[in-house]
Amino acid sequence: MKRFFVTTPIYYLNGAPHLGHYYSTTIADILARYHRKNGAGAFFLTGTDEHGQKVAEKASLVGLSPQAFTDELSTEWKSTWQNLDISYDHFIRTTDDYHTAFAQEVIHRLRENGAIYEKEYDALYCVGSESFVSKSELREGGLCPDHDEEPQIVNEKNWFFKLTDYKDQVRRLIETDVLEIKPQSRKNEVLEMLRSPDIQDFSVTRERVTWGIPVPFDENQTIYVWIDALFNYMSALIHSQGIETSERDIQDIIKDITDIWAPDVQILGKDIVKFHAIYWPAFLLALGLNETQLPKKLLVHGFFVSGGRKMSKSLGNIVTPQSVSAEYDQIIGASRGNDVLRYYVVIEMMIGNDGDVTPERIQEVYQSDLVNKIGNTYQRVLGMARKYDLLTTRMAPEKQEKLAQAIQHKSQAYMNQQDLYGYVHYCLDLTGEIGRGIELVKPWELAKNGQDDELKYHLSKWLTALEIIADLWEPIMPASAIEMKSLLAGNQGMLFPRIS
RNA sequence: CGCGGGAUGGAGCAGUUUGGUAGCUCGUCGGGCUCAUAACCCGAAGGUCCCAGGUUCAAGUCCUGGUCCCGCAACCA
Repeated sequence: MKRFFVTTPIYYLNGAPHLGHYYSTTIADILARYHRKNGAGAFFLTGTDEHGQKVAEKASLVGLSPQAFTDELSTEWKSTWQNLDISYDHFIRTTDDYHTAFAQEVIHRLRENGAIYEKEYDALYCVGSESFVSKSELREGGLCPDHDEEPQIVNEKNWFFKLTDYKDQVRRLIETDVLEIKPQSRKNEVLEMLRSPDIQDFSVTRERVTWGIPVPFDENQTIYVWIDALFNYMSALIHSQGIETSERDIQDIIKDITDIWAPDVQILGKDIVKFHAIYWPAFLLALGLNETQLPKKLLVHGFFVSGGRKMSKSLGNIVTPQSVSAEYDQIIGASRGNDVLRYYVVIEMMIGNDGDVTPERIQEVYQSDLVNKIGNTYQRVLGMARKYDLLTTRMAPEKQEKLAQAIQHKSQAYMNQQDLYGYVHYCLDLTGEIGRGIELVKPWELAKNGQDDELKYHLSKWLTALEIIADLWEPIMPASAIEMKSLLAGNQGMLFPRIS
């Protein structure tokens, strides 16, 4: 059976992780955890994108070599994810030796397959920003949008990728959902792009970018960062599985990784749709993969704003995952604060739309959902179980099994669509059903009237249900799911304490 | 006509792909309960689904035109 392969973008190393990165990574983490528990296993890949002129500039600003700079930052990223209990299976750095070697092999093979060609062209180059600008970006008077100076025309010879040879095929794959793009609006957007004349052959090597992977057959050039970046999804997998690639046909290599390749779901933000939906499949086809070996689904999400405004340092409305997590660690009194944020981002942001995040909203959701609904329901049932000495009672195994299957069947339908919002609401509904059941049954009256058998019957049902629900919560709130089970096993404690 | 996102009861949001009684959370009001974290349950009020046309037996949902907000300036997913 093939393992579920989920990826996040690799994050560009020009700063510390923020909420947006956290969101992508957490969605991937939830999917991975779910499939490890309920499916044929998972392979969860994340990492850092370390090449490019911007990184080199930033490094020199702080007086470090690019390598030393990225060593430091990528370590920080890695430890951030580890502290937030992100269960990645592999963390790739694009400066890793195996990756640079693979990227070189990729461009070499693209050349052998006739997918790239040399071309001389005139480009506009702004000295002030040390970057190329396109004509459409120019301000009135032909000035660089950032520097108010006139860009110079430079002549460069680069290697160009024959995107025009593949765009029709890619469009058909997207139209027929062989390559699925979610949500629908993003799919439409990509199809629109593919019809536009702007989608042309483009340069995949650079002369002026020195902090990059050298083109093996052209010593003046480095590989365009997007070839470098996108192929992380493949190089990381190949490396992690210990597969040898040199002197081997691409189909032959694929054979060795079919238990994981191709990606089932690739998480990405709306700003990098074009690269993942158009360039990436085109590159893979050019490399010699067939249509069934392409990524299955791109899940495109929106951005977070805070209080309706874009988060910015000057507005002082930045919400960082580390601070929220630490704040709720204090409140809960265990290292489960991160679960609160995990829950929040899932419930707040429909995948695809922008989401709003403020400390007030997080607190509101914590109080109403986690404290009043979930925490309180566990407390109610456990309180009665203790009082009536029925803590260890459960439904008969075969009945338990039946109930679990019915619940898993429904929850699975949501998860297979990556509908985390629907999944969480289903979990909440189940919890609410128990609450309403208690009102209906009135166990306290049963106890008063000495109807012990009936009391035991209902409590066994609720306790069993809570155990099954704890399993459902595990991908969303891993640490809290463990606490739920510990409480059900008879340990004392409070799941989600109220904020006083 | 640069590109994209949005407009649904007081607030925040689902629902629009595949048209068919307008739904959720919070808030408000009334009632109930006591197993529980002043939690929980029941009920009620509150909506021209931005506007104007159109298609249809039927439109929040499809079509046409318009209005108003918000991103595209790197702390960018």
